[in-house]
Amino acid sequence: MGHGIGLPALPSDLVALQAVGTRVRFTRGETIFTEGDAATKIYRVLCGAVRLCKHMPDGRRQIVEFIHDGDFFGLMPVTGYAFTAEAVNDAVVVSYPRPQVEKYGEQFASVRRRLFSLLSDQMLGMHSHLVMLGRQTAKERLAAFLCKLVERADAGNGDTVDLPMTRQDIADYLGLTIETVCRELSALKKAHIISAPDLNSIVIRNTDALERIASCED
Amino acid sequence: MGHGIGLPALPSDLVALQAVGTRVRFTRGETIFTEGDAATKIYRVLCGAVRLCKHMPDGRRQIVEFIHDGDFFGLMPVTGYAFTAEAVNDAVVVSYPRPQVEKYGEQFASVRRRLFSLLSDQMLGMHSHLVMLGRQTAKERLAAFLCKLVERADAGNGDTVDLPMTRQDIADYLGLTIETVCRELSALKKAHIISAPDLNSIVIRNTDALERIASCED
DNA sequence: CGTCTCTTTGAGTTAATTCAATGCTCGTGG
DNA sequence: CCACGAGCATTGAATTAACTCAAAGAGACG
Repeated sequence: MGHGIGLPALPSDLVALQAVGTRVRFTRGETIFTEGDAATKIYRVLCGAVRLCKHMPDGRRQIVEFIHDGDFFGLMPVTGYAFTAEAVNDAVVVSYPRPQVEKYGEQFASVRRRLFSLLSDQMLGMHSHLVMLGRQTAKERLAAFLCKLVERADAGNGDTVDLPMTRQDIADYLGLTIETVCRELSALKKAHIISAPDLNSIVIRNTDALERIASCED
Repeated sequence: MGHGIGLPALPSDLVALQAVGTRVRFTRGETIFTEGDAATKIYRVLCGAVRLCKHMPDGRRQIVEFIHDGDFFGLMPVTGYAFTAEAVNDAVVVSYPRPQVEKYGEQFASVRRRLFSLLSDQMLGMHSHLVMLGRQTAKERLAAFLCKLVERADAGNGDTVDLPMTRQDIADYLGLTIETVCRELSALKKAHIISAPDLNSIVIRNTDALERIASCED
């Protein structure tokens, strides 16, 4: 289970990019780019996690997506970035100059297909996020969030899942307050559905119960 | 102002599609396709309005997007549609067989660029929708929704804007209940920011005030 | 003119928030 | 080595924005 010891490999369609990538380190909380910046590069997370945020004038914040090892971000073919990207914890990312990417896109149908498919995956994710924010309760949102983490880690009952982000990050992703996130986490612990050995990991005790809550089939 | 008398024209990049389009009528409430159906076509609304919905097992509903005259939907390059599409009112849509569209995409860079750009517009819209559902109050959501309608209609103070959808549709788009939508509409009327000559139109009285509420700059 | 659907408004309830206090962990400097 | 402070996290108490339930109004249509 899990990926091997090395860094995540590029999808075979995109190996051509390898030559033009630049590796950069970011420390916890550091900004990678800001909403509105010229979108000169596309990015991929090698290790660590990144959050994509929308900041409102009065300080409210909505996290649009968390990006994990091996995932791309900043793909959207637009003038300026639509969100701010920040390192959740210490992270290494690779950046590829957009003109190069577009050149490869023009040349190779396989690259285009892959880019389209990455975009559409993002879109699918955003749809379920939208449903979550619009129509799910706090408990359901948190359960859905944890389910996604569990699924991505390919974990089952008894397994430990890494939780790189803070409670505030989770709250800003779920459209809740930090207190509500804490309370619902405590409720899940009390129900023996999860346990939390430390602040940055959880252990799944009852995957089925978690999925049942997340999927709203009451 | 507004579009002329004829039907909205295809973007010049995509005129090639004209030859392979099939025009279809749908009546108020009718389903165009259902989430999960094989995504064999892409669509464009000629007149009327369409809603893209996610239905939850227990009957809750989230509207992901409203599609208006001239706009495309069902573009995402995936196996099955990610949402259900229904006619908001009587509507005419054109459908284009996806294989044809993909063929043109392979042949013409201009078509590809246009498709990419349509997708990324949708993504931008979804980002602001996400912020709205996650972090804005009922009043702010409604104001933002109306602002978008006003902007799209290129309307200003005193102009009437068409409101094809029901209050319930608006509620399901904004992640609220129908009662809350009604109450906030009444509040905007009382504040002389809008008026509502009938159920399917509103008159903008104070664009600035509306935008001020929508943009959360308190 | 009665029926059906949609909308509006009121009254009471509740899920989630705000405000406040306390606890936990970790790193730094005395 | 321990004490202290900083930064998160957790829990409790009080508040509120939005919800539910209920009743009445307003069109549309046969």
